[in-house]
Amino acid sequence: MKFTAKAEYGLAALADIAIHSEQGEKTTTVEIAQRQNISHKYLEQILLQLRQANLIRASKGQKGGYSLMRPASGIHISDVLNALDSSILADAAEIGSESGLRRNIKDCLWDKMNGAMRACTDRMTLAELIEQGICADDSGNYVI
Amino acid sequence: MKFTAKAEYGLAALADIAIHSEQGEKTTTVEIAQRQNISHKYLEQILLQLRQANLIRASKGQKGGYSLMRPASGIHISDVLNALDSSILADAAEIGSESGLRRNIKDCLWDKMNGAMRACTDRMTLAELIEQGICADDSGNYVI
DNA sequence: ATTATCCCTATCGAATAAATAGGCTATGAA
DNA sequence: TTCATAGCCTATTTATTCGATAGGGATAAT
Repeated sequence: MKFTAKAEYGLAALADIAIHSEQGEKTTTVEIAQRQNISHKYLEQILLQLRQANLIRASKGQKGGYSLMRPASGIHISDVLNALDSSILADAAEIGSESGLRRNIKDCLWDKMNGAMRACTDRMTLAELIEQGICADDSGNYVI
Repeated sequence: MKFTAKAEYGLAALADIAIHSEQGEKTTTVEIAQRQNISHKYLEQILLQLRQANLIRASKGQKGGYSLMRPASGIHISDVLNALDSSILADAAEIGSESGLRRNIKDCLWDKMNGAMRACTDRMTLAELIEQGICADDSGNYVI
């Protein structure tokens, strides 16, 4: 499996927003980009897609920023990947010019593999991912 | 999920070799390429990788060609994908420059997704794939 | 010897992904 | 009401990957 940078950035950004908005605060593109070490202009495009997929809410203007649309436990990884990466969890094998054996094999295998991915990413939530992605340091603080 | 053409070609080629070598015959690059509608020069590269992965055996010279190294029921889809596509079933998430949250999230999620893919492709064999990819026509012949 | 086959590497072109850029719009604070 | 600070959106450039092409070896049967 290969992750696109976009999927990686998007997941990190969502986790970042989740962590930094636990008491309802907002976080800005630039802050996230700095913390997660991502080009903030590229991140902007990603956050746009995440908002359009109703995963985050944006407020404009001074003191604006992003917050999660719903709790991290209600955001499934499949939601995120679908919003950002049209190919990794597709709805069907692309229809190409193949025919016969080639096409049958592709369809059949694709179906199984996609099912496995879907099951995996549908089961896992952002909250779980964050829990496992964070380590507490000696003094009990989050190390991010 | 997205299949690379290489993986698709490789699976079709293996299936083709399996079908056309049931009594120990060999099949050539050009024949496979014609039947499966693949550039034979590109197929050559793919078959090279499959041979280096010990999935097929090649004989050189006139009357040469390819045959399976072991029965199709002993070839797992994961073997094929590993031989052809270094990214789809990788051994570990690539080590990039990320650190902290980003890296942890990537590792964690990658681990699960890869596990799901592995389970799926380890379970399925080339023989099973062929069985499902072939349809008999009215007169009972294979339609390929 | 000649021919048919696999072997191997280099290279090209197109598609895709990542990143950059710049102007527009809305909102809160001064 | 003005201004600074955010998000919004699209166009463009650059880098990377993939599919394909090309061409010359090595080897074995005839």
